[in-house]
Amino acid sequence: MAKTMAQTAADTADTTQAPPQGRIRRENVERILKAAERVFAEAGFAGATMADIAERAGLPKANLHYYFGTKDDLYRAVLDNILRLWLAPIASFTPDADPAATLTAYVTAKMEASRSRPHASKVFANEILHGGTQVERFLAEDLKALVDAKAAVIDGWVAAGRMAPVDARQFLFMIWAVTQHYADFDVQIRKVLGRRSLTRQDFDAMTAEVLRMVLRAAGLSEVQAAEPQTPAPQAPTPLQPESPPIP
Amino acid sequence: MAKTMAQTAADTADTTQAPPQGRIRRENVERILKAAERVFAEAGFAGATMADIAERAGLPKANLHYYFGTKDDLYRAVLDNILRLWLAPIASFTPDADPAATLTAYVTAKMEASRSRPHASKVFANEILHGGTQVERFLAEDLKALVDAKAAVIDGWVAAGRMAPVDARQFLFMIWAVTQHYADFDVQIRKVLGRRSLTRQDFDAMTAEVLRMVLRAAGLSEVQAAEPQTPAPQAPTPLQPESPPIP
DNA sequence: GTCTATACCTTGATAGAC
DNA sequence: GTCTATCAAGGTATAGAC
Repeated sequence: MAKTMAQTAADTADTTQAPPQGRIRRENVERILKAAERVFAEAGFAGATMADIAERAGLPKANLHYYFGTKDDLYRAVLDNILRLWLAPIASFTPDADPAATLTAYVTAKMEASRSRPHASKVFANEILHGGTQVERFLAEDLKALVDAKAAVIDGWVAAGRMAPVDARQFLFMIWAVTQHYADFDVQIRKVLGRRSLTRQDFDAMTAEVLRMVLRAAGLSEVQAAEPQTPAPQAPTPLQPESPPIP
Repeated sequence: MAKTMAQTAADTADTTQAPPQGRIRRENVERILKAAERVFAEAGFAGATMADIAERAGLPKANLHYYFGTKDDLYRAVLDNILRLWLAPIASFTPDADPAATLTAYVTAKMEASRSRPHASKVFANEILHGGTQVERFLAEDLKALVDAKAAVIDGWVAAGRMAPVDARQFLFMIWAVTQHYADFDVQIRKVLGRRSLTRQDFDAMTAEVLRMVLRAAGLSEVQAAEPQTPAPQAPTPLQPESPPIP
C-alpha cells in the first residue's frame, strides 16, 4: 500500500535539485537503485526484501528507508528509471527514414538493452505480468501515444510500398516480445542451448538471426549480398554448443 | 525451502491411485490447483498467500496444507500441470510434415493456449523470470531434448529447401516469445490498444497476423490456401522482393 | 477427513543513540 | 546524516477439537 512518502522518492530522483551536500547522497541513491533493480528482478516485488537490497548495496536497512521512505516508493523509483530507458530507442522511427535501416538499428538497440540491462527488462516484465498497477498510466498514456505515432509511421511505409503489409502495432509487439525474450527468459535459453552463460558473441549472433527474421517478416530481405555465392544456403550462425549439426 | 511432504503432493497428483473416497478429494485437489494457478499468476510465488488461494478455492487454509503439505509443494504441483500442457503441441513437427501447415497449426495452438490458459503461461513466465530453480531439470533435460529433436526436423526442412534458412532453435524461441507475449503482457497490449479486454475475435485476428509474420520469417508465403481462386492474393504483394522461394 | 485456533517466524518500518 | 535495536503486521504451518 502506498503511504505518504511519494514526494521523498520524487525528490531523490529529481535531478534539477542539486543542493550542498548532494554528492554522497547521490552516490548512495545510485547504489541503492542499482541494488534494488537487481533484487527486484531476481525475486519480484513481493519476494524482494529490504534487507536483501541493503546488503547488496552495502548499506544498513534503515538507510533505504531514509532515502526512499517505503519499499513501494523504492520500487516506483526503480521503475521510473526503467521506463525512461524503455522509450528512448524507438525515436528513430520517422516517415522519411529507411525502413530496413531503422528496423536494423531498433532491433540492435533492443537486443543490446537485453544484454546490458537484463535486470531492467525483468523488473518491467514482472510488473506487467502481475497486472502493471504501478505503470498503468505510463502504458495507457505515454506508451499508447508513442505506439500510435510510430504505428502511423509504419503504416506510411506500408502505404508507400516500402515494406510488406503488416499490422503496425502487432509488428512492434513482435519486436518487443522477441528481443526482450532474450533477457527475460535467459535461463530457459541457456538451459536449452546447454550454455552456462551468454557471451557478447552469443548476443551478436542472436541479434543477427533475430534481425534476419524480423526483416523477412517485414518483407525486407537482406540476402542480396551473400546470395549468389554457393548453391547451398549458408548455414545460420551456429549457436549450438555440442549438439551435432544434424544433416 | 522444501520440507518433507513432497510425496504427499506426488500422491495427490498420481492418477493411477483411485481408492475409495477419492472422489471429493479429487474435486478439492482440482479446485485448489485451479485457484492456485490463478493466484500464483497474479501475484507470483512470494506474493501469493495460502489465505488468498484458500479463499478463491472456497476452502479453509488448513485444507491446502492437508492436501499439499507446503506452499512449495502446491506450487510445484501447479507447475507440473503446466509443463505437461507446454510440451504437447510441438509433437506435430515431423520430417515428412509440410512446414507451412505444421507451423500454422503450431502457432495457432500456442495462441489458443495463450487465450484459454493465460494464468498457466504467466506462472511459467514468472518462474523462468526468477531463475527457474523449480524447473531446472525440466529445462535442461526434457525441454532441451525436445528442442534438439525438433530443431533437427527444422534443419531437415531447411536442408531440403522447403523453408528459408533459419537458426532452428532461435526460430522456436521467436515463436514462443511472440505467442506467449499475448498472455504474459496482456495488460500492456490492452492498454496500448485501448481495449478493456481481448475477445476471441481479437485473438483470431492477432493469430492471423502473427501467423503471417512467422511464415514470412520462415520464407513461406501464406497464400497457398486462397491461391487458386483469384490471381491476385488478398494481401497486396509487397513491391520489395520478398525472400526468394527457395530452390 | 475437515476446520478452528494458535505458535512461530519473517519482514517492513521506526525510535532514538551517535 | 547514519546506524543499532526493536516493534508490529502478516505469513506459513500445525495441534487438536469435531
